[in-house]
Amino acid sequence: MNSPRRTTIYDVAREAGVAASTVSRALNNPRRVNPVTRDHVVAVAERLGYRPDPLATALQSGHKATIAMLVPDITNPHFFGTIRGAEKRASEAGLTFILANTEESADNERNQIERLSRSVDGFVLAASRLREDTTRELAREYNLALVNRQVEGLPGAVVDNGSGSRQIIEHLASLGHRSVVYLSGPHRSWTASQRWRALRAAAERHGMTARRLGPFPPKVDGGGAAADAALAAEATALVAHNDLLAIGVLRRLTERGIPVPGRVSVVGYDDIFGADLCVPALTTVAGPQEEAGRAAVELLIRKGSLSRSQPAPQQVVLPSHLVIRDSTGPAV
Amino acid sequence: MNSPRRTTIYDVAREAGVAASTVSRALNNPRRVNPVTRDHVVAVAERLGYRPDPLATALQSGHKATIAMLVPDITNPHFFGTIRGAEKRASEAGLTFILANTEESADNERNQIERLSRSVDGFVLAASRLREDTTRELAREYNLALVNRQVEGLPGAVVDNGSGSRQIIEHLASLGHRSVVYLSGPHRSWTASQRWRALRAAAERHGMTARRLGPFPPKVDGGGAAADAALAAEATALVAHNDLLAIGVLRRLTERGIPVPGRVSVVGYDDIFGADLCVPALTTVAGPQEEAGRAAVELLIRKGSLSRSQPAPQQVVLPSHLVIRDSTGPAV
DNA sequence: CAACATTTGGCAATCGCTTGCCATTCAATC
DNA sequence: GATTGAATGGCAAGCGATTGCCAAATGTTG
Repeated sequence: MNSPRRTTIYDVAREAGVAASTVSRALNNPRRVNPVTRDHVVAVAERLGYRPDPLATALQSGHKATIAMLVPDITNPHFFGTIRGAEKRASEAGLTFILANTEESADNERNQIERLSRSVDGFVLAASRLREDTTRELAREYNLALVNRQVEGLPGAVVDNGSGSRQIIEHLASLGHRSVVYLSGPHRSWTASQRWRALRAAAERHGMTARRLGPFPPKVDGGGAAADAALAAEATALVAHNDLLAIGVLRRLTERGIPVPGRVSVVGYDDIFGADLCVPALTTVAGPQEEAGRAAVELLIRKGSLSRSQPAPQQVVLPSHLVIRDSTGPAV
Repeated sequence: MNSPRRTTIYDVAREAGVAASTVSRALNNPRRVNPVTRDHVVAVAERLGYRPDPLATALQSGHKATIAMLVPDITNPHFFGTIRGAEKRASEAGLTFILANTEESADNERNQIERLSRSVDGFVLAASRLREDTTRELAREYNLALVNRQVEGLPGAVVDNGSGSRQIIEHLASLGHRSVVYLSGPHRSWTASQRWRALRAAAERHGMTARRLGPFPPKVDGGGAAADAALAAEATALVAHNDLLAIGVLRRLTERGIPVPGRVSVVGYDDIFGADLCVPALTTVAGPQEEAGRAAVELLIRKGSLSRSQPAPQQVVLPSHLVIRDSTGPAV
């Protein structure tokens, strides 16, 4: 079950007839050792199948070659793109990638950070549920990069829902809708408030009224209550906090025999897998989530290396856009 | 950016007026130290906010409290359930969870195992692409648990596609279908051959003819070629290797104006998110994927602890079942 | 009360690697 | 040919824990 014993740097040293320190240097700091010796050591290491122990290395040097990504809900398809992008970039950089679920809880998130802090070089926080000040405080102690959450002074990548939200309103306005209802996600969610803000502002510019209902759990299950609330509010255009919720809304609407987009129009966010599968196919805001995940890891990597010379931490903003499908139509 | 210095076991020792070894024991092996001393030490540790460094612990004790899960394709929704189940169980057990993508490549999978081996206590291999003998060989050196792949003598959890496959055939037979076509996934895939075997055997029992086409890439994109091939083979019942492929087939069929289930019936496997969203809603085999992920981690944990006394490594088989939706109907 | 067993705490080695510092060698310079 | 300095390799001290072994203290028993 367990290997007898792995070859260590000492085995290589003995075999090569040099000191362990020389082996270490030959491998990590090649210019510090004579080319001839180096080649010899490298050859021996190769022959013995030597692999440095990441733990021992980390313990001594502090460089763990590992990052962790914290996600509120692993299950949520919304995060898949982001996770994938982050994993890819990490793997390209030779970093080990730890994934952890925070169960939508700020406390849990904080605990995970604390727990993993010794094991990783930094964290990617996706749609963090932490309060701004907490985040900033943690950032003083740990290496953080945010995804889809902006905190001034902290590096991160966001998909800008502003552009998408504006496009939603323009689209709805051009279809003759006079008012929209935003079916909100968790109030603590930065994304939710950002979407709502952009929506409201754009609506105002177009002389539309905008109302916010909720919060609703951002899952398919939440759709029932959301749809009913929206109907009670006599809205003609429903913008759901995300596709999951939108799909739930669609279901409920179908159940209640309300034609979509005949009587009401429904829009979602995220363009998750399945958004184009449902009936009617969902009009939704798509964004480069994978790119965002990748960018966040990128920032984390850069931050670590340049440290001193680095000016202000960078924020990457990626535009989103509306994908028009069949769930939106002319206002009645 | 980086903390000044974390409190170590020595800090606690000094503050508590005992030796470091006593602190270590007070924390990990409480009965080894006098209750009074222990309480005092624990209190001091608490007060100083002491957290053991997992790396130092691992280096010394060999216990890493970390497992890694290797997945052929992080993107594939099929794995989400498994990943989630594994992550949950790991987190419950206080284990750090490393997720890595193997990009459908056996070599890559092997490399990842090698690379991570020093950092983890064991691996969960989901739908491993490794050859049987390679797997067994690796299992001698590393702690492995398999998901949705069976290798004799190795612990693992599989969703039994046998039961689901039989139900497919029964369902199709009762609808009057006389022949089925299996649109196969990757030939190296254990799942694919398992499904095909069960399908063929069941078909035989029902006096139906079964043919296998493919392999096709098990993605939505693969559906075009798969559908066309099936049509060319004049089949009335198509069983796709998974839902992704099935959805792709559905699309292609719609494109070509072939009514489903009017002219052909389509069945998938996995019951992924979205399977009930597409039109027609997909008849598919659902299995407790999340449970499988959880079980695999469970086996890994047990294996580690009982080691000696353990009899044969355990294999968990979880039954699947057919979920009948709208993509299957009477044979023409 | 002596003799022995059990508790309890400390010392020091160890896990595998990195790195500051020193000693040696050898080439370059005056 | 003496002096200086760069290049090179080794020694040994950590990094932060765990743990075998020993010694002192305490308890138990006849």
